[in-house]
Amino acid sequence: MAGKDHVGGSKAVTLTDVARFAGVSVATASKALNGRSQVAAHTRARVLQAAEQLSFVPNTLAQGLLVGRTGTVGLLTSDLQGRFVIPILMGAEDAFGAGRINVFLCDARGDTIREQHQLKALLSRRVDGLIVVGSQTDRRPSVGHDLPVPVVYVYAPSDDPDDLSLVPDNVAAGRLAVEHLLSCGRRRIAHVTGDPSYAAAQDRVKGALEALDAAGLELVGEVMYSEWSERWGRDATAVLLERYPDIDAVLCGSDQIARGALDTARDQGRKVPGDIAVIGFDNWDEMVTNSRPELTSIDPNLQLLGRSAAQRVFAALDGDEMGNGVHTQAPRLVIRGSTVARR
Amino acid sequence: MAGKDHVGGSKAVTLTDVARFAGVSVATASKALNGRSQVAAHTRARVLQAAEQLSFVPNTLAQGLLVGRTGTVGLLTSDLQGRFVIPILMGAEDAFGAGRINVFLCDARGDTIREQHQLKALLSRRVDGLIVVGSQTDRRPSVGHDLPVPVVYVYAPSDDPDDLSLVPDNVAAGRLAVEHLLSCGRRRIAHVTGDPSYAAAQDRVKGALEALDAAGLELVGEVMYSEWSERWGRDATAVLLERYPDIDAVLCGSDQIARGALDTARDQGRKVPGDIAVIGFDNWDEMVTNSRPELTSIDPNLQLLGRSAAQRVFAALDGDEMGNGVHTQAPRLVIRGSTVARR
DNA sequence: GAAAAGACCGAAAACCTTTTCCGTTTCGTG
DNA sequence: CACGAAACGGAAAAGGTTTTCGGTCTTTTC
Repeated sequence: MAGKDHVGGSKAVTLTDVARFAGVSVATASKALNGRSQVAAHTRARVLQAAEQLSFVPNTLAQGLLVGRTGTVGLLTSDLQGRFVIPILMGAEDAFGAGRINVFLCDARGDTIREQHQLKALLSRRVDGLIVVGSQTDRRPSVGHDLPVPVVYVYAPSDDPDDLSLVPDNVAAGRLAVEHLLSCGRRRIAHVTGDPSYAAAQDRVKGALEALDAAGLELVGEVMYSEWSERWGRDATAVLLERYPDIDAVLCGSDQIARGALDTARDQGRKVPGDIAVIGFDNWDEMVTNSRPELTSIDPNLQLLGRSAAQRVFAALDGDEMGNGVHTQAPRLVIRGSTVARR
Repeated sequence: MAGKDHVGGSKAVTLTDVARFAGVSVATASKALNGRSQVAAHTRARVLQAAEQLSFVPNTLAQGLLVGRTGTVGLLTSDLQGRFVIPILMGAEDAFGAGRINVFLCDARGDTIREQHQLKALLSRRVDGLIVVGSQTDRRPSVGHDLPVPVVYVYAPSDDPDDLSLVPDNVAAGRLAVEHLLSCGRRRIAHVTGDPSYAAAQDRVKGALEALDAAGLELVGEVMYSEWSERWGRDATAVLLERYPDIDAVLCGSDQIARGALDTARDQGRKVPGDIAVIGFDNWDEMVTNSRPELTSIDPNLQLLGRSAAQRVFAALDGDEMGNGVHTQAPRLVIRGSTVARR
């Protein structure tokens, strides 16, 4: 009753079928469909109509085999939750207009052997390039140079300076955050952040200190390092408010930490943004829009990162020099209620 | 200096190269590498070594062209944040062991024309099957029956009963949640949930009422519908606590709503789980582990869903009847501190 | 020692598309 | 009317792999 077309027979329709149906050779059919010039207008029309009628879809495999380009890239990730990788993927998809390239998404689950497997599988599928996405902004081992396709590292840079890496500019992000706080009139700013072994933490601190320095100010107290959790955000803010009751802003190393800070401020009856401003990093949608008040944050522009990664890959295929080193992507400030009172 | 291999020359090594290197024909080389029986042991060894030495990677495109199977599936989604699609993708990847199949992830951004484009692109790449992932559990328009490959709908069922859909069993989830609350000794349970137009909301209500009924109990007050946000969770719980101060559990329609409930309980000095138990749905990692206390939740087992989707696709290719209708996946209870005091 | 059987290897077709090159037709021009 | 050119359509090769079938060589059996 519910017999499907793909079972038993009804093979996919090929160019030969179209050609026969239109009464021309496959060569002509191909030329007509690809807009080559050596075919008369009425012949082209006939072929197009035949293709339409048979709902012909060209076999990209055969094309790729012949042309040596598949129009695919492999996205190799270890970002288990997909928080970073999804915007990067969307950016890559969009790099050349909708549907022009397709992306194989592979999750290595942080396992090196698994990563090797996936890598091999992607190469056997003749992807045109590789985008490697790490889950932290720390350097990660290179997947190797002797690969037959261009490789771009995104979010987490490669540990090999000969590789090309595109990462968010966390120093600029730190600077941008502090400049915003200053422009809101804040002067007594403390900084709570995550794991000090993360490059992201250090870079943001660096940028923040630069901006403070430029304004002739200093951070209130020491930078408070620990882990990237709301719990730490809560605990650290509690300590902070006790030790320095007069602070007027908390710069938080992530949106999660910022949410914790908001919770503690609320628990202790401090008004946000009236008494204290709070700002986070990542602009992670679920975090920033669900807090009380909504959270001002620094967006790392991941989608742009994905887009330029894909563009670099195909530029390299077209003969451009791949380039190397670590390139940074400027961040973007998104202002919400945690730093500026709602209109 | 940093010249890359993929620029200029050094073509990918082919089976012909391996064969020549090993001093055999391509036919023999192919048989040797694929473990066919018609080749002598020492010949096979020689071929294998040659392949190793030249670091030969078979061209899957050529294989697919010939065999008519590519070992790829297309994952067509509109889940912008990737919250559901990532576990489903991981399940699909794992369905046949690591690296056996690869997944094209396509984000249609909720745009129908874009979806059509992506669909066509995937078909032209000769994917072996299609997995369509919706962002809500409501029925979604079918992508059509006249496709040359099997299609499975996951998370959001197709609106066409002839299609096969795999979805989380939200009725069972509702039941499971209430049964857990009852087993914790709760008797006065209220229910705050999201948008009433969502099937997920209705199904969970249904299951919850069934379980209460079986225990001879009733819900405290009416089901409170509105939106899937923390804000609503907070507001609704405030109303609830004022109107029915004696409730001992809040069943929340999502983890986000549950977080809101926890916040309000805390604001009003109610102890969780001492005075009030709170339970959510989805088992969304960031939500459940960052709340105070950590949140008990119902996990929809999305990874299993993705796995069986992929298995169904390939079973259909092997001639099995595809089946149709909506099949459900049993949920799993994950107990945390919001219903049971920490040991 | 010869014939039959078995083990092993290789040539070639097939998959589907693109592109080059060549043959044919048509048209314009002298 | 004839010639050259331009326009158009088709045959064939190429891309890398798998599989079938036939051929060669070794082994076994009487």
